Amino acid sequence: MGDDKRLRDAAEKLALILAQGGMQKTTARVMTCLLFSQQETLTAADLCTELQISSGAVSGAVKQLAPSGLLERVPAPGSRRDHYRFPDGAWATLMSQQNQLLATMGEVADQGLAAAGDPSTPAGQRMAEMRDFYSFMLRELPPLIERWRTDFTAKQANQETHQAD
Amino acid sequence: MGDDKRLRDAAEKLALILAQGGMQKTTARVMTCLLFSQQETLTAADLCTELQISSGAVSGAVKQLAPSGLLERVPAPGSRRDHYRFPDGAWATLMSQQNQLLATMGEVADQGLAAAGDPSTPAGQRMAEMRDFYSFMLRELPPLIERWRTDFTAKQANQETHQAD
DNA sequence: CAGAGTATTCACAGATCTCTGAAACTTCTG
DNA sequence: CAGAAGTTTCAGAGATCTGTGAATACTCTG
Repeated sequence: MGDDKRLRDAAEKLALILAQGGMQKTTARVMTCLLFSQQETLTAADLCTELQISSGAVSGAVKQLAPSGLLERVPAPGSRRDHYRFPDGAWATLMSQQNQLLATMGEVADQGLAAAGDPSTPAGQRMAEMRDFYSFMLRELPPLIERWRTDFTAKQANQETHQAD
Repeated sequence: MGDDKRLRDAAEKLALILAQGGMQKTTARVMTCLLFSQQETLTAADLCTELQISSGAVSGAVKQLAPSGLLERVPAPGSRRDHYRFPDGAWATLMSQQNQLLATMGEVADQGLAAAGDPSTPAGQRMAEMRDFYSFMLRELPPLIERWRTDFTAKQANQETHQAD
């Protein structure tokens, strides 16, 4: 990745954006480093030298990213080191996980509605709107993501076909 | 709001969820306090006593929430105090603002694609997928939100009609 | 236009978070 | 199975963030 300054800049820029959105700064940097790297995979040592951070920091970032599907360990034949990669379809995975949040918001709204008692009270009305909104989103978003997955896979298959011609 | 423990609990619970998602803890508490309140509006003093925080903290939270459309000042006839409210349609507004983020992600991907040069390189492929995903979402999400707005407004109008019968 | 009632700002104390560096632990290899 | 290579854990230092409380700035009212 050290091979192109523009890529590195873009990586750090995105890391900053993600950090402002709540992601840990180092975690974000590790993620964008993998995302913008011209190598297929990076090792922990690569990340240390590239980002100037300790191995402990890398370990921590990996522990956060892996369960979210934003980083995957790649079997590394012939190397004792772990190899990491930004997975295909990670963005879709990420957005799918937001659905969990949508569901939670809906549940909270339900509980609030029950607690408010009468839906015509101020709190009751707010809860009703909240519940309506989140159940709507929870119904509509997953199919949308699924559609992207399908479309994108098809698009890729097409490209490969044309390439082979 | 002090009138129902369940509402208060739900409020604090949601605040906690939002805080874990990156929102400032006090800001989240102010927001959920307004959301779950049985009063139409709350004053800064109300928030202070309800949440046991200083006026400075309230001021700070308001400054964060208002520009995001998660809190609005309500003209308070006959009262010198500011009155605050959780606005109608705030959730939709909030999600619409996410679109700005989607756009930014797309732009970063574009820049990355340009920097990667060849779209067949590892970085190039990742960028291409990223761009595809975010431009897809940016195309599909706003109409979806708009649809909810329309549906919900219609639904409310309906209810009022039936109520009036 | 003076003054009371509010809102906002700000320096600082306290809490929280996060990375480092080293030690402990794992897992391969010879 | 001993030792090398690599990863994870952890205590503690340092940085960052955040709320308080008091001072400041507004803004109505009489």
